[in-house]
Amino acid sequence: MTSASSVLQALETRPPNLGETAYERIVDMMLAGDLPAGTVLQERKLAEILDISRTPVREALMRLDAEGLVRRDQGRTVMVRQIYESEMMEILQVRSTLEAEAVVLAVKNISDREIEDLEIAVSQLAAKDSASVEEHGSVDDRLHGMIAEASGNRTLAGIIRDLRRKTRFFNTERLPGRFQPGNSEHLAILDALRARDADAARQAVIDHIGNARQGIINKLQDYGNNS
Amino acid sequence: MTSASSVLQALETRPPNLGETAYERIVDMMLAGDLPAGTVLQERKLAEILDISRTPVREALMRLDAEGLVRRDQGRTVMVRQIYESEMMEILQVRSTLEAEAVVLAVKNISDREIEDLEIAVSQLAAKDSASVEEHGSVDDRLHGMIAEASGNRTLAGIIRDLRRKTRFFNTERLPGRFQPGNSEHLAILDALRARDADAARQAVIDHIGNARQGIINKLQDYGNNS
DNA sequence: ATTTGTATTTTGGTATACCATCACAATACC
DNA sequence: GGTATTGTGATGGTATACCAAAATACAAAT
Repeated sequence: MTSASSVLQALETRPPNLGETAYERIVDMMLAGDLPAGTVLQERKLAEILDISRTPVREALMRLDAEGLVRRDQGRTVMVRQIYESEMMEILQVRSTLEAEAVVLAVKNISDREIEDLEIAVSQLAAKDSASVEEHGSVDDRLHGMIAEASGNRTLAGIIRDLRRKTRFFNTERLPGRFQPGNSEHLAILDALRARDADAARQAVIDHIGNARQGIINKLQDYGNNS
Repeated sequence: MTSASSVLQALETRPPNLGETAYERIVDMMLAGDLPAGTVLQERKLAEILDISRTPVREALMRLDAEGLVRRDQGRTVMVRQIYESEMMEILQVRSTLEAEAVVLAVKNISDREIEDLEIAVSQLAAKDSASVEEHGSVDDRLHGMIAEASGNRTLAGIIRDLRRKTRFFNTERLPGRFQPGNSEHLAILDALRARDADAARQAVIDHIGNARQGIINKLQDYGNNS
């Protein structure tokens, strides 16, 4: 309950400092497709672009480095990392393990109210003809985040959150044809939670992430085909 | 193979900078028992103690914060975190899940040579009447680290490494009576690996971590008893 | 004696100056 | 013409100066 809100509150009520905002702006630029993988990030240039001094820029770059979104080459130059599909597969494998564990724990903790809210959100999304990437991502975030937190294990929830964040950088160009199946898979997870069926919930999560994994493999195979 | 050495090499060949050394020295102070939980870490004072400027100290504190070893209170003061036993239980739960996964993968990858080396190290340790905390910790590190890396999943290995690091801060005062059982549990894991028996290896890891967990619970119950 | 208002100190956040190192280019030498 | 060498500019690492907010101390007033 308070575990989730307290973390968010702490981040939001804290007066925003330039290091934090610099970090967010750089992440936004990465997600927007500016700063493609391989781009060298120079402290002075970034500072000028963001119209701040080097100090908070350095802070942001160190955070990005710690999170693995950026890489220090030869100890000096910082460049935007390529998230290879092999790493994506690694992450999904770990996520599958951890989120399966989380949902089993969540079965005992999550409230009917939370399940209901999520079902409404997913259904509304599914009813739409076309869902924007943001809408879909937002619902996806809520569902996976809620389950992770409902596990009651903050450490677990934190790791899952970090991994999901990293995942997002790979999905800039979204996977075609994954919207509707994604929705039905989400509903399957929610159904299992509502029924308080731990085994079914675990399997639904594993299937869901496995399908996402397969979607990526398919996309990569179709590379030279269309588009 | 190279996955482990390359990471270490990158860290070691890189000319050491003050931020890195400051971080290490602060960690050492925490492990040594100076800087007990609750200690407020002030940038200027730490800078004076370490005889460097505030800049690298800030860098170190930010890293410690990101790793959860230190906590920013009210957004300003930084203090050494208390690792509560509840958090320790959380970490062990996640470690059990992840290391079980890792060892199953390791069964297919780890070399006989690696298994043999570890068995020798564990046996030598077991043969000693009294093993120092450092010796035991070193062998423990090697075993768990080797298995994590032999999983072939770097992301997985990295998360396990971070969690184990965090664990260490709780163990400053070691658990009595956990040395010999720890050794035999280690040998059980190695036996299963040698036999390439994934199920047995998984169970041995789960038992091992479960026993560590039980050891902590026992220790906490015995609190007012002896000592 | 308690409260309240103000001055002073302390602290983290930010900007900037300085330095050693490195990449690269211009130049000198063979 | 090609290679070695030296010079120059750019970059990250570090130190430090400065500021605003917060804490603390202190004094005056009730």
